[in-house]
Amino acid sequence: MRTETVENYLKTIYNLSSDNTLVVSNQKLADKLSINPASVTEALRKLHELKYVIYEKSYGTRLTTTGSKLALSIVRRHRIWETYLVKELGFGWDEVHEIAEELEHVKNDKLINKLAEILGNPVYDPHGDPIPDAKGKIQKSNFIKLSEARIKNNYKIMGVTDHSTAFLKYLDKHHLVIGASVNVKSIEEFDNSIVLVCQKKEVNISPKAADCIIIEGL
Amino acid sequence: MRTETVENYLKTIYNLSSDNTLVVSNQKLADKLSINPASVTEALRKLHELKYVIYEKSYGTRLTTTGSKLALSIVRRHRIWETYLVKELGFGWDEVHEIAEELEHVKNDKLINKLAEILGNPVYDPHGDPIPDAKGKIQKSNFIKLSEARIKNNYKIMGVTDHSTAFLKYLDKHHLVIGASVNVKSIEEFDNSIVLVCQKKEVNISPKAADCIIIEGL
DNA sequence: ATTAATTTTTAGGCATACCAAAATTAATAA
DNA sequence: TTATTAATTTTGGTATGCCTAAAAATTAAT
Ligand SMILES: [Mn+2]
Ligand SMILES: [Mn+2]
Ligand SMILES: [Mn+2]
Ligand SMILES: [Mn+2]
Repeated sequence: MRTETVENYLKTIYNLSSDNTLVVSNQKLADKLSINPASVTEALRKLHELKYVIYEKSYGTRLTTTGSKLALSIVRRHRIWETYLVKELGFGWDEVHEIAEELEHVKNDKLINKLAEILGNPVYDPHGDPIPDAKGKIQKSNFIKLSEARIKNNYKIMGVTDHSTAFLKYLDKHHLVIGASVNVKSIEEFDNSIVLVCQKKEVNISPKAADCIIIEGL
Repeated sequence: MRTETVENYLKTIYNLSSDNTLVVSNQKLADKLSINPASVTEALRKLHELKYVIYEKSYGTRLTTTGSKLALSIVRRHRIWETYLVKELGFGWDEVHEIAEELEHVKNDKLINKLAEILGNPVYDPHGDPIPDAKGKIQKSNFIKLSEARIKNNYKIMGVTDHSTAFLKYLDKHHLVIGASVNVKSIEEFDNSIVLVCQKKEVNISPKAADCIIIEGL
């Protein structure tokens, strides 16, 4: 089985299992990888044989220790590259995900560790996602989603869970960048949209968008 | 047909045709790509259909204008990455070829042009090979091989045609790096090996090695 | 001009990675 | 509990990209 394909499956299983706590369904994998469910079934059987995952028919899939290590190393490569592209090469946080999807498959530890070193071994990537260290150790945090925020409270934006250019450009427009301080002014009764105050301006955030913004209480 | 495969064929055809002047044989392609000649025949038929090459059965292959442009852009990516790895990331000239073989397939013009800009739009890579500019224009030069050098003359090392770690480390050991000045002290009658003087030390160069060193008269 | 060696092509196969349609299994609602 | 819906798996196919062995064509040597 081709390495790049294996890598994409393992990385996606890792991302969908939120830190290996959940079992991943074929459906979600198929959606995320834009692949037919039938193909996912086949692939999982192979990954099971290769001992990268434990795939229980009609139930779900989780990573083995080996698979988890591999997944973490791909996630590390992806996030280090994203950080390098933003910090050293001047790309916007909305441009780097697609490029990193390709760069993450370049297999050379010395290269990634060199980039990490230049960046000062960063712990978070441009979207606020934690970067595993060379051993696969990952920063734990207890951030919440903006959709779970409470009225009148102050928060700091810590990350996003959607990496699409459209969404990130929208955030840029309203200065909702990582590190920004925001206050939850009100929450609309009828549609749960959130009125935020950021840099003295009011912004209305849809529930869908609020679900993709990660914050920390101040 | 998968892009990475197409890219590797086109790049290799370009390299073997020395600037599109020669027709390339299946044999040489098979050798260079470490692929069975039968597979090369098939691939060339496809590349011909795709109008990337003109493949004349049992005679040879050359690039079309389209194929040539594509090949040049891959060569550019390869050589820019090699230069970046050496100049900005501290890799040795003997370590970068393999990594660039992977990086050259990352398709993002902005990225390559950004790297080129940081490097000051270099015209030669760490092995002395010319780097095509963004439009595919390439520096012409009339360097010769060390194996063609004449006795008593002074030369400057301008490049190498073998990128293997073993060969480059051997050159490093004798200070035969790009830019070094050398004098041809003598040429052995019986085996054509060359006695060079470099940094006041004598080095004996085999004909095979001399064929891989590119020089310019001083 | 033959023969011999080399190169190229053909033929028949194989593994990977995908898909669509049908059949099965599991989950949900009535 | 049964019917309906949704998710999963099976089945049968396709395209890519590679291989070996054998045949054919080309090139080199006698
Ligand atoms: Mn990303
Ligand atoms: Mn990211
Ligand atoms: Mn190279
Ligand atoms: Mn080079």
